[in-house]
Amino acid sequence: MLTELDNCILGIIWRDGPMSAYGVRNHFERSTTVAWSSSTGTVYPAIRRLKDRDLLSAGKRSGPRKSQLLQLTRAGMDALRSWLAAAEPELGSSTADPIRTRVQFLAALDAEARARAIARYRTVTQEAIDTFELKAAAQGEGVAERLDHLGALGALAELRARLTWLETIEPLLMNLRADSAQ
Amino acid sequence: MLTELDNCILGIIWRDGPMSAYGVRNHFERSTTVAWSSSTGTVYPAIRRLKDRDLLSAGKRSGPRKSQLLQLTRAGMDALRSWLAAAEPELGSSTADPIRTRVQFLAALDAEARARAIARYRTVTQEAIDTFELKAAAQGEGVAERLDHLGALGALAELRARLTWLETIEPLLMNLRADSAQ
DNA sequence: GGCTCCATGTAAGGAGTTACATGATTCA
DNA sequence: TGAATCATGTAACTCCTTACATGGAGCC
Repeated sequence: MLTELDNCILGIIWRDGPMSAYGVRNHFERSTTVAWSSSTGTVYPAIRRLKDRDLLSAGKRSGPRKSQLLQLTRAGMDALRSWLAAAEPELGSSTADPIRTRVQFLAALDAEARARAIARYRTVTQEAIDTFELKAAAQGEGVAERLDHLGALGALAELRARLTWLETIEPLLMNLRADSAQ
Repeated sequence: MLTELDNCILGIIWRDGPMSAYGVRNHFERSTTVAWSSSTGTVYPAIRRLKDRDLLSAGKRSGPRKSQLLQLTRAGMDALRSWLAAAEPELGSSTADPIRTRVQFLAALDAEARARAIARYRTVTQEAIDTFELKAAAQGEGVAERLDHLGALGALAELRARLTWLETIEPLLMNLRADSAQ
């Protein structure tokens, strides 16, 4: 079984053309939409695994710095396609939102600290929204750019929903007393 | 540094009262809002770590089956509170949504498979919405129940935003040609 | 007495993170 | 010629997962 990271790497190499392991790493580093770190200890071993499974092939070294350009094999393309097509029910279940997780326990803070925490959650959410609004404003022509744009729109939709939710529940949270807990 | 799981365990034990490791495990198993598996290999070692750090203390065995009831130490309560209060900027960045990840590469599918995939994404999202609507409908009286309810509302908000986004981008996705990629 | 829960773990394996290591190339 | 960047990795560590293991308590 391939991990999400493995499949994501296949997707990036398919979408943005043959690139080196270094290029994939940079892609992760620049990207605001992917969930993984761009650490070499993550990317290089993953690419090694994909090569071992014959999902990626390394062409000749080329470019000014002689990097090894990776591309999908036929099996790699098949793997990418079946990953896209297969959507298990778990895929739909909501993702792990660290703010939502924290909110479940916010009554552990006294009123003052609680208000500060909620304000902080709203601030960091708003900041993320600002970032993605900039990204979403940049429209490109190519397929890769447009797909990227759609992803940014999705991230924005999620973040805005979270902010609205935070604003809605703030008065309810402030009304809670931590009386039933220890 | 405590992981999200560690802190979440502290939160559960604080919120739902002293409970055994088995109780924590069951909580994860029943919960639809937490992101972790309920496997014993996850919960028991985590609790062991928390006990080693003196964030959890195990009282006498009690109850009919003589389970060890865990509760937060003073340091555990402090840890929980500082976790809730400290919200790093990364907290705001959008979470890893597997559907959004896949959408970024959907042009790798031909029109027919792509339409099927999008329909599937919508279906699994809708199913998750149905689940959380049931959960959100159940209103409780205690603090724990109300916090749970707020969490369900947050999950619902996120899922609905995702569904709306999918519906919005569907025509745009279908118009994309996979021409610029290999 | 056997079946089902309750209750608590351990073992093996894989994956991600941080930090470290190394060499080549470009450019000021 | 030295600094920055390109480019590719390895090592140690922690955590999570699946699967396996064990024993007691209640019930029919």
